[in-house]
Amino acid sequence: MKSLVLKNKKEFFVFPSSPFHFDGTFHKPSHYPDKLTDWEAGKYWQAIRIGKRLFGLKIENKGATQKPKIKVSIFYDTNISESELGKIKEEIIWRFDLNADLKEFNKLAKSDKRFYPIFKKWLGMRNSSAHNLYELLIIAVLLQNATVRRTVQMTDALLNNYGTKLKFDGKEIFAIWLPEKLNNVSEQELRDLKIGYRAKFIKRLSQNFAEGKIDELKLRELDQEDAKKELTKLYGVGPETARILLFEVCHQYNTFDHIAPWQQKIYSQLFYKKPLVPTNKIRDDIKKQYGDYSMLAVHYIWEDIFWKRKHKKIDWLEKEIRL
DNA sequence: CATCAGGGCCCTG
DNA sequence: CAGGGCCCTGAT
Repeated sequence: MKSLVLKNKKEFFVFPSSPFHFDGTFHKPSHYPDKLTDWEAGKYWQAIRIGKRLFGLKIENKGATQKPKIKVSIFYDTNISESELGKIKEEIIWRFDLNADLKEFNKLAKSDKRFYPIFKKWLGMRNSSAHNLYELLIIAVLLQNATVRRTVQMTDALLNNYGTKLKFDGKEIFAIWLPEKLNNVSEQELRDLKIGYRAKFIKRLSQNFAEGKIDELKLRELDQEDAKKELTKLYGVGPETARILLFEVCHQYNTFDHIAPWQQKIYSQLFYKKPLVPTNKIRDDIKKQYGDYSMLAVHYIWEDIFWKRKHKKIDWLEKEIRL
C-alpha cells in the first residue's frame, strides 16, 4: 500500500445554508465502520481526490445551528493551486449538500406531531456522501449480500492492496484507489481477496470509469428518473445500489422506493412498533406523509435511532443489524 | 460435521 | 416476472 505524508496546510471557511447541523451531516452512525473517515464532535477528517491528486481534509464546526460556519483545512504535499482549492471547496459543498434549501422539508417536519422531536433534534442535518460516485459505488457493491463484518473485511483487503494511506493532522486516513489502478488487475486477483462474485462487478465498473464512460457531473444534473436509469445500466447496480447512490451522491430526497428485507424489519419497528409490516404499506404511508422528501425524512429517523444506539444498546435493533 | 441465509444482482426460462 | 446461482462467513 502506498503511503503519503501531507505536511502543508491551507485553510478557508464555508458558510452553509441555515439552519445547519454539523455532526448530523458529517457523521452517519448507521454506516459501517471504515478507515476512510474519522469524526469526533465538531471535527471531521477524510481524504479527497481532485483530478488524480489526493488531499487530506479536516473540517471543523465554527458556527451555530442558525449561524452556520465551518473551517476547512486542506493538507497537501508540495504545492496546491488556487484552482485545486476552488474545486475542493465546490466539491465539499456538493457532497455535504451545504447549500441545501430545506425550508419546505422543515415545514413538513413541523406538522408531523409524531416525529417532530426527532426532526427538531437534527434540524439542519443533510444527507451526505464523503465519497465521489466511483468510490461510493465500490462501497455499495461491498455491501451487497454481505454482513457488516464481511463488508469490513472486504473493504480492508481492497484498501490494503490498492488504496493509499494519508498521514496528516496526526491521523491516518485511507483513500480509495483510482479506477484505472485496477486496469491490470485480473478478476482472479480480486477474487483472491475473498470478495467473491463482486470481483466481476468491481472489475467491470472500474473499467467503465477508467474509460470515462460515466460522467458524474452530468448525472448530478439529471432528474431522478433519468439518473436512476443511467445508474441501473451499470453492471452490478440494481434497485438498492441505485437508491443508495441517488440519495447520497445525487441528493435526490425522494428515493424511498426500494426497501430491503432487513430494512423492512427496522422500519416496521420504527414506524409501527410491529415486527413485520408489508413493504408496500411502509412505502405508501411514507410517501403520502413526506412526499418529495420521503427518503430524507426516513434518513432523519433512521440515523436518530443509530445515534441512540451509540450509548445504549437497543435489543430489537441489535438483532436486525447483522454483524 | 453439514447446511443455510445473508445490508443484491444477473441471467434464464 | 419468478427463481436459481453466486463468493464467503458465521450461525444453527
